[in-house]
Amino acid sequence: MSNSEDSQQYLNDMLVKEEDEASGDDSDKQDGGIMLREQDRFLPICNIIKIMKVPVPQNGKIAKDARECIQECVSEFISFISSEAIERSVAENRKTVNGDDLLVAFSNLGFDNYVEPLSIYLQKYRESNKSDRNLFLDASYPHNEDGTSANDAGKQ
Amino acid sequence: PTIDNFWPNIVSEVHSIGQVDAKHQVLPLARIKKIMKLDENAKMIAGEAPLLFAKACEYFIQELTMHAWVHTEESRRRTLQRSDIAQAIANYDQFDFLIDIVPREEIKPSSAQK
Amino acid sequence: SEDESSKGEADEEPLYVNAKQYKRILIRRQARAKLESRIPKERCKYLHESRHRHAMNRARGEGGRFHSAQEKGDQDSSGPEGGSMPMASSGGVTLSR
DNA sequence: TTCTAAGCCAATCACCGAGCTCAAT
DNA sequence: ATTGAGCTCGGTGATTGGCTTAGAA
Repeated sequence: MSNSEDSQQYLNDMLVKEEDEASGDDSDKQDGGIMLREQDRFLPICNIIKIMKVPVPQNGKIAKDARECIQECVSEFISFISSEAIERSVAENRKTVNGDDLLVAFSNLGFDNYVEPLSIYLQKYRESNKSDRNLFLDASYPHNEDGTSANDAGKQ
Repeated sequence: PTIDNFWPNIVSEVHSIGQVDAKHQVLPLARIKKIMKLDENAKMIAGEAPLLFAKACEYFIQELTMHAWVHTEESRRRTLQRSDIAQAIANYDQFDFLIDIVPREEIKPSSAQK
Repeated sequence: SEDESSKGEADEEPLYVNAKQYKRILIRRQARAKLESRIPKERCKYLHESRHRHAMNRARGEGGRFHSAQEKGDQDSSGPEGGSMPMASSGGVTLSR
């Protein structure tokens, strides 16, 4: 539908309107309230390294700069997709961002490759949760609310 | 293990998952949720959202690292460094959203950009 | 074919970006700008003081690696080998690489 | 060639996940 | 009814530096 790869936008001006919070200081400050630590902004570096080593040959090395770079990129990745997904949930008058919002966000932002595997993964997650809950409830309380509703039993 | 086979492998990998093990994830779900909550518009977040991101981040890290390693080999090095990642970002338009995180001038040496 | 403009360097040099991401990139820039004041400009050497001290006090092998089995009190010499440390002697179990 | 910096070990402890209660839908 | 925020709690893997040498320069 419509244009895809050929249509590109110019990214020239970065219009950042500075919305001051009634503070006269713009230098880095450790006071003024909430300072974010690295463990608040990033995923653990050890986990990042483990995943980075997967596509790299066994004898390959990874520089410290590269690890931290990927670490920052991953956080931006999460925030970037989240921002789109959150906006969609707000547009639909929902207060909760769900998995479908994320899938739509991935699609809209051009991460089409992610959509299929993540959809399958999400579906499997929901199935296992529902089958677990249903098995537990059925075993302890085998009363049916209405006999007319067809019940497709879970399967392995 | 090539770039062309990456996503097909991911898809077949995800099919082979029997039951989703929310437990031992490679990436901590609480941390992912914390990062999501840094967005001022974020109100409530469904439990499945950090789980999806955990998987997505694995894919993302692997793909970006894989693209970067190509440039490591191009320069006949054995150590992946930041400039390789900058090159990878510049050469694949899906990574454009990282343009402020790893600016163009980080592509350090005299290697042309396409 | 080079389209390097007259500007020496810039963050805002005319740059094509993925059209699907363009709008979101701008929105994220503003969001990051609001957080900028809360983000330290440089990374610290370590994350936790306690873990830093723990690492400093740990038993280390000859090669600087962490080594297991450190008795808290020293009063024994026939414990986990206190005599010799053959690192690369001929014969024996050295894992080397 | 010179000499920077990445990998290697595993023990503590901050943090993650699994329970709760409470509120919203 | 279900499902998420916000606690608390206890169990556990991410964090961590000195020395060697791979390998960037």
